[in-house]
Amino acid sequence: MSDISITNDNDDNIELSKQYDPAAAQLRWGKYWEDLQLFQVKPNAIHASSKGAYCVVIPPPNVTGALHIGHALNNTLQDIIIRMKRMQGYDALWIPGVDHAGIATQAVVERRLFEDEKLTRHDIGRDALVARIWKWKDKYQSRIITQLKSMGCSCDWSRTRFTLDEICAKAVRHFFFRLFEQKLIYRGKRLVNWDTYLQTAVSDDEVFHETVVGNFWYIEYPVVEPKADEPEFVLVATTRPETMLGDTAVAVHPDPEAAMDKVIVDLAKRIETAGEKEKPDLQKELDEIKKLKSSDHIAILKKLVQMAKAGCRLKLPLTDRVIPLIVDGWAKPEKGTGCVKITPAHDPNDYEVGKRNDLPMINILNKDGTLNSEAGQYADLKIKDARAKVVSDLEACDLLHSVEERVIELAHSDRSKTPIEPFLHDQWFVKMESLAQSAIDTVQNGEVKIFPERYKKGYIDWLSEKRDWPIGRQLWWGHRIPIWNCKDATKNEIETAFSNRNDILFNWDEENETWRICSLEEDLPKDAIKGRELVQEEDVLDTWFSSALWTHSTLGWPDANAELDYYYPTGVLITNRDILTLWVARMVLAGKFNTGKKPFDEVYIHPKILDKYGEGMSKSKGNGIDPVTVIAKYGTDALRFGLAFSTTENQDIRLVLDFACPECGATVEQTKKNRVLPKIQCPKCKKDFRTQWAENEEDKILPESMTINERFEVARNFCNKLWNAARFVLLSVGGKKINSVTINEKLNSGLLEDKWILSRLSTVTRNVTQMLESYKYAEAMRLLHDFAWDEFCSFYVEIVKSRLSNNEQRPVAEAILIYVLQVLVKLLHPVVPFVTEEIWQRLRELDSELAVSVSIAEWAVVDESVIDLNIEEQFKIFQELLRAIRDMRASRNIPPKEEITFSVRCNNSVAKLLKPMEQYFLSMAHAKANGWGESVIAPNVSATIPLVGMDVYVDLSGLIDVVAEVAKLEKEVAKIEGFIKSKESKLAGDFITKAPTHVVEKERQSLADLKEQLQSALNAIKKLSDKK
RNA sequence: GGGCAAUUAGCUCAGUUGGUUAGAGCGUCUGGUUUACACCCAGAAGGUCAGCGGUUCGAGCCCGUUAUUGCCCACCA
Repeated sequence: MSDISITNDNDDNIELSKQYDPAAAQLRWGKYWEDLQLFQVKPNAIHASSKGAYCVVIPPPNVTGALHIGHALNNTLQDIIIRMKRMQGYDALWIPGVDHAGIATQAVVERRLFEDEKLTRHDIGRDALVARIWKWKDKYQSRIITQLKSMGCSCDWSRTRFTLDEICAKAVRHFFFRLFEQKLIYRGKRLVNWDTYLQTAVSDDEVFHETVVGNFWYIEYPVVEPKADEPEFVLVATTRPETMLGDTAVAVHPDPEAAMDKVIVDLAKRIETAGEKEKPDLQKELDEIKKLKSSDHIAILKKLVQMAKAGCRLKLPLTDRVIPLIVDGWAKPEKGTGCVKITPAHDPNDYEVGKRNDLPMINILNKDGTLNSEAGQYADLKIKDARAKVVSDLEACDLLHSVEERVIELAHSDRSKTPIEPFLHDQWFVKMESLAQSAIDTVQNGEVKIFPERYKKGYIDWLSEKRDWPIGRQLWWGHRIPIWNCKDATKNEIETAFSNRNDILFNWDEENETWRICSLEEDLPKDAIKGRELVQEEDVLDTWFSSALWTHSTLGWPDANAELDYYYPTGVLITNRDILTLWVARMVLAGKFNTGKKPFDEVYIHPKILDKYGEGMSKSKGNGIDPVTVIAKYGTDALRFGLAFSTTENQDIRLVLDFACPECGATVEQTKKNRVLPKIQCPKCKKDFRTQWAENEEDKILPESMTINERFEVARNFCNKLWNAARFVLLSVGGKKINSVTINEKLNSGLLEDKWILSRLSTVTRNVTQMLESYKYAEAMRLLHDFAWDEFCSFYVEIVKSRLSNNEQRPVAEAILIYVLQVLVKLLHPVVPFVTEEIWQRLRELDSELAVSVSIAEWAVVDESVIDLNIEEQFKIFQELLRAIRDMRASRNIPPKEEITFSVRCNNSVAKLLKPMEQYFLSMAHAKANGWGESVIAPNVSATIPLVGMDVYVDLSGLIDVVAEVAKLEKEVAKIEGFIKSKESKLAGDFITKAPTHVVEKERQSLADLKEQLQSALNAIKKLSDKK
């Protein structure tokens, strides 16, 4: 603790550096908080005196890598709330943790494995791969926690959770078991994006589309029976001819004419309401369909419908297979040839068609992307080669009708950059009907509130689709599905083994002819059924399946415990908008399902951070940013304040970032080109520096670039301003002991400026609290920034300087300075924790009764009795007057050191108000007052400033340029006359009868004031003109 | 294709329920080392609130429309 005491210089002078040093403060106070365990909630500690519980769970960052600036935003916003709640007296608990992020983490480790050792996961096997991922996880978890600490996050680190740890695993098994028990889990097929290179399924967001020029092949399928006269072929079109090897039918719409008419009507309707821009395209589309309809197209399709109903069968070219022609609504008469080939195993729509029509499903692909034995002579060929061979073979047997060139969007895997192959895979699903409905209701009835409210719609729309949730993933990294299969056991054997156990459920899966056994135990032994073998499911659960439980699994669910009762439901969930559905919605339904209670009271969706071009940040664009580089340049407090200051209701945060050369400090503009480079040469000093992308050793030893950004600079300057205001106060007080009792005694001076600052402080306290409680961060920051800078520093501190030199006035001034500083520091602490703690500890030197840390100090309480809007208005007169005099000095080029004399014509109550403040005009504007009141008249040679309700005369004998002065006044007259004219015309119209009285009154008063000002200006001109 | 936003000073952004003459920071210009702070102080210039139309006594704000930009979701024989 010795390192936190203030070094005493020779006398009373406390040594305080002129610039706030963020690095030192971060180190010192981060450790101090941790040593005192200020953010650690003791097990089962429920304070009788507290306001109750307030809990926040962190959106667990993925262990794929280090945190980026988006995390900095997300966590700053959470920390602000939790720190405020803690100070307000809640038992505030912020639970940290990380997410195992199934596919992303496995992919990153697999890629590293291949790059470093040229090994694939199949070379090392499941256990070895999982062991490696755990190592990776350990490394990044500790890195992430370190980063969170460096951002000042006040989490209870002793409760750090991981979505794959034993506590979460238990919750996952219980959730699954309960779903299984209620028959909400079933098995179905789902199309997966198969990466044939990495041999894994990838999620939709890991797929990118690339426009490539492909072909549209028209293929003839010969009719084999019944042998009708015509037609001899059914024509189908496809961009993927090789998939025909998996075809099990060709479909035609049951009523092509009606279907087409409907398309035409719909399209015509849309053209009516469409914007001018899209009309031509739609019209073109409509014309083409009409043209098609007027051809013999419909007649052919109708004929095919008849044939299909008559049991028509087709020969699948290049194979021995004979497939049916069927009728199904999926076939769209207006598309392609009007007939569609059905490949149930490789297309989700075709899969549905296949199920409806009881078609076989033939998978023609191996996992490595080659064709399997179902493809007959094409087996073992790669897709690309198979396609070429299929096309040429079709050509050879004269079944290729024609080929068109066509631009297609081809899906590629983001991981391997190879084309994605869609194929159907058996999958476990959760039935969403009732679960989704409960989550809809919870938000619909206001039980859970979403901020900003507009996101409610997206949430409800997504859930309303009630699409079943595919929960299996063909991965090794994750919670393994707690299902064991046994094909050969008899019902009797199963019952003997399990019917007396309430932690085991089982049922017979008719379709797959196997027993499905679900266990709450972590593992069922292979021989749990005597003489039979149990085989566990290979797949793991979707990552969201475990993150959906995060709010209650982290609190120990399913075990009943006091902490779960106390802290659940949690307070607010703060996250970004792209996981509102995937994560937030699922948390609501899982929370409701598991606990019967909502998981949180409120959801706050924060803005997205964009780059200088207004585009989202991503690894592939290279426009991401490591918060460490911001902290290095500006400090943590500036990072946090800058982010919070930018967090508005409906605007994303654009960060205009540039590099700062670490060698010479020059600004290097960040461009789309240079931001992806590992190193950059400074154009000024010609030395190289590294960026965050440096990978090889040679680059890594270069000095690292820093990040330049205006917002963070503004924030850093503000922290420094606060620091210096504190420095001024502390230096002024000079180590005298001042405790809260003496402060309270002195808060009743009766002076305008004292009443003003205390009134403003209370107003700001109230408003900031309200704003933060409704997640209006930018507004709260603006209030604090403006109060601290423009009111406390620019006015109160400046005013009080002259009082400090007077021994009689000094004690009250000091007491108020200390008091305002204390409150300001408390209000700012949630946002800028380090600088405020640094100041707080020095305030504690003066008052030992203060809390050991500002982070547990009592939140400022609004004292309504000192809020006096009248006082605030009166002080504005002082401010306006001071500004007018300063402006006058500047515009007349009066040297700063030259004292001027002024007098003010105003009503006597204003005079009474301002007279005691004469000394401040002297100290703040070097202007000496020489008379106040109604009887004041202008000196002979003076500049006049006509203000509302008063005139300021500045005696300028010897200084004034009469001609220029008259010109200035004439300009002023013209301006005032302009306003008068517009107001007079306003008051002459319907305005006076239709606008509310108080608005009209206000306008009338304003007009009267303007007329008075005009008269003053005219008088002044006259007086000066007489002097000429 | 569906939905949600945004467009305000050279730049980055505020702007509450429609109500005097639309605000701030940065940058620019003028002046300044004063009992904290040059990461500072005092002051100034700078705007057809994207375009068009409407409602209203009154529109940056409400309605319609066009343009541009971004984000989310869905789909593509």
